[in-house]
Amino acid sequence: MAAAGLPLPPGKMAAALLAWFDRHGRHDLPWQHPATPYRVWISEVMLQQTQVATVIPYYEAFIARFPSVEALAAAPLDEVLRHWAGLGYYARARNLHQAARQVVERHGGRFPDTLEALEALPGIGRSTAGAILAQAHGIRAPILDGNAKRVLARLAAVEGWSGTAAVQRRLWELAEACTPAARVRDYTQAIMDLGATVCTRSRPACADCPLGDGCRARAEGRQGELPASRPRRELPVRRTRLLLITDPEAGVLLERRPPTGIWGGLWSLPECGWDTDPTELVRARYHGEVRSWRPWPARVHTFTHFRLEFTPWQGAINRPSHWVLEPDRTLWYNVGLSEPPGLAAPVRALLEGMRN
DNA sequence: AAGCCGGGGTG
DNA sequence: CACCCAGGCTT
Repeated sequence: MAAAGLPLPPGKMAAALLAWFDRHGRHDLPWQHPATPYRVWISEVMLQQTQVATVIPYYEAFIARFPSVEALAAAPLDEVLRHWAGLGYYARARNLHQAARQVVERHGGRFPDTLEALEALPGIGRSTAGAILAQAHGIRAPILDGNAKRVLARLAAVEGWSGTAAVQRRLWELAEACTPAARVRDYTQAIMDLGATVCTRSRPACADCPLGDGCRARAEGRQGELPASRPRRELPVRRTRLLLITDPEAGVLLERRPPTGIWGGLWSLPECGWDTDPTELVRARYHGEVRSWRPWPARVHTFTHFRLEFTPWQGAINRPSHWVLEPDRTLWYNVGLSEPPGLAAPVRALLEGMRN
């Protein structure tokens, strides 16, 4: 195994990537000519969480209005924000303005050329600082933007979501190991171009990839599952009770769900929220009496937009013949004897479990 | 570690 | 509609 878990030596990786870049990379982006620190900086900040095609027109207008860091520092913030309007993440514009003033006041208008000094400027984190060093100053420094993350995660088959500290650390390790000293400008552009045009999030064009032979994700056929996507945000939980009213002879009382809402039109158990007295509900709705209630262990069912946690609330009764049921809305179902009606899945599972 | 910022593109 | 994008800052 090559360094840092890469399936190929970093030198080979960089060489293959650079050869590909010469033929297929993007060489005509507005901020590449000339790639001054100021122009690279503006582009990098605009490109944070924003796609190239969206950025280009904003970039042209911004540079035309604020051609230098001095011009930007001297401009009123409102003017800067006006040129940012529509790009989103407006803190970027405020930070840009603030950083321009710091560069003029503390660095005499010269952009710093160390990671530490760059990261001290508002709106410049580790990746943006690395990009400025590499692309504007030609100094070897790794970047780790969304493109590089995707390429590296697939190349070395890095497990887990890049939002966690451990995966982040691992990816920075890989980025550090892969970044070459020679042609670091081109390499930095190359890994982003590869991620943007070949190693795309969905349907990557692996057949066109210069790293094809050395990619673990491809070798394992796991391009689709790497890098792991952000875990779905925890779904809101709704808790309720489902009344499991049973009679030895009649069976279980089922009730049809209203036509809209969850399980619309399906058969389920009567629902009784935690703020409702089940005994009163049964009296009011069925003119029935329940001798005793007994809770069962809660069960969980997941919908696309929320999680339902329901507690089966078993009620024993004496004389089901006295209950008044609306024919099309309520029925006694004898588990195992009659054909089951269209049941909500978790209810079917619950009743299925009762037979055993 | 998690939340937040945001308009736009994509399956 | 859900998810993601050339991330960084705050809590």
